[in-house]
Amino acid sequence: MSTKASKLNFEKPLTTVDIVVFSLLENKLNVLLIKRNEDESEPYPNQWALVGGFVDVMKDENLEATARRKLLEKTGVKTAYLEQLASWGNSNRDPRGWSTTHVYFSTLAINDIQTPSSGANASDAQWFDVIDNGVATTLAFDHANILATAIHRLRSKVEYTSLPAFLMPEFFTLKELQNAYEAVLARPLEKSSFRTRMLSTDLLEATPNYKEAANRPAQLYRLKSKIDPVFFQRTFNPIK
Amino acid sequence: MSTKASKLNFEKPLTTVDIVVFSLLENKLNVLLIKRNEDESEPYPNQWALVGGFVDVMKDENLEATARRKLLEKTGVKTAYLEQLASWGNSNRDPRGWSTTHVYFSTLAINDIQTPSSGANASDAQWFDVIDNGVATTLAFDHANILATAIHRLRSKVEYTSLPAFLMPEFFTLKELQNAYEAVLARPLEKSSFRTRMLSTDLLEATPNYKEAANRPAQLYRLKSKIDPVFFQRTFNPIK
DNA sequence: AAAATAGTGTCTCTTAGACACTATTCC
DNA sequence: GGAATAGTGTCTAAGAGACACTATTTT
Repeated sequence: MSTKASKLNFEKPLTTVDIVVFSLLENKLNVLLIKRNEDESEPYPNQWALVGGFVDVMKDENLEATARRKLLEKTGVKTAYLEQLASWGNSNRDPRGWSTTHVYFSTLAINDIQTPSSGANASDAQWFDVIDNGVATTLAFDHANILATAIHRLRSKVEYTSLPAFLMPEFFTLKELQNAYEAVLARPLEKSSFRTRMLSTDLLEATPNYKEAANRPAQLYRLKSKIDPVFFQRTFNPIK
Repeated sequence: MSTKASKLNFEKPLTTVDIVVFSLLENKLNVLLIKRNEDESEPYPNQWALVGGFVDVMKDENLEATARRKLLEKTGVKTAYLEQLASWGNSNRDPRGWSTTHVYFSTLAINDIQTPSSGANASDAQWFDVIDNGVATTLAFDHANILATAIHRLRSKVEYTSLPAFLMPEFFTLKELQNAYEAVLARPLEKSSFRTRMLSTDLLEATPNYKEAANRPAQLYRLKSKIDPVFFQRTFNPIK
């Protein structure tokens, strides 16, 4: 007995981690993509792909460590909001064999972003405008599908959480936060109820400083927690 | 070059799928657990564990196929609501090595459940009452942690979706549905607003039949879609 | 003072909750 | 009629949206 139990010498799927990195550039939702290298012996040479790579069982304590390691390699950012999106796994998503990917999504504040450095398997990194449910370029593997799922998750969570606050720099005005919400949701929100909602939870902290402009200066706020988004009890009303 | 690219002969993590199967028994939330066999050469002999097992790259088209295969082996059920919960992966959750699990959760209608059949690696299957955030027994691996996450996800989704409808048999009354909500949420809901909410969406379909009793009979309803839960725009109000 | 944006107030609408009331069945 | 549960109506409270109004700054 127990012949079967102790062996584990059956074929194992490939295990990768991908991260959908969102940020706001010029008030437009952007996603970070990496250009795969031109080596023809690897799948999808020269194509754009999500940030990611294989789990390294020697280096990585757990899946999130893989994600943070890849994020650091590609963006230079150490702390970032990171949330699991979902996982994908099937026999045909990678020509090299049965493959799984554990996908995270991350939101970066504009000022957190370093000039993306080229990694071992990446000859380029670039921000792409999110248009509808994707980007204006073809993606490697099933990454277009994964990206669409991530955009969908982001938009629906934005309806009832403070997630867009993680796209903001350390200090920001309520109007700037509203702009971030509107950029992600791709629809306008009403100022008065937006302000009431944001200030009625334990989300923000007023600072003594104001953003100066050629008009009435706006109060600057700061996030109370950079770890957990706040959940609201209702969604914003949909467009009629 | 490309020496590194084509090899892929590094060590790969183990890839498993687990399913947290929920049902209602006597109006109490229950979860299906499998007793691991007594073979001492496998980890956690004789302990209770979630339904699950290794991905079989020969048999399984994708991760969901693994989940449905395991579900069928353990419960005999073919169609069931199945939703991805999250994935876990680290170096120490399985003594056999770096291991990942893709976790689904499933809701079964009471009448869907067959007598659980013993599988290859399971000498027993049994329903356990959910108490607080777990069950009254020790679980193998990190399954207690996974179960707690699943219960938490179920409870929070029940606040704003029609998920409990998937715990119902084909025909049911509004009162029975309310009982299901209350069983999962572990708090009472108000009849009038509950009924208004359920009937104001495209969730249910009245049937011409009534549930007879020693009092006024109640209208029987049926689900319109057995695939997608309905999302409400607000949560139920929390207890003050 | 004019321009411009910050921030507030008021009114309406929707929906949840509380709770009383009516309806329909069996006995 | 009484018991029991199904199902409805009415009132209040909370919060969203619409939108007008006031406030504060620079030029």
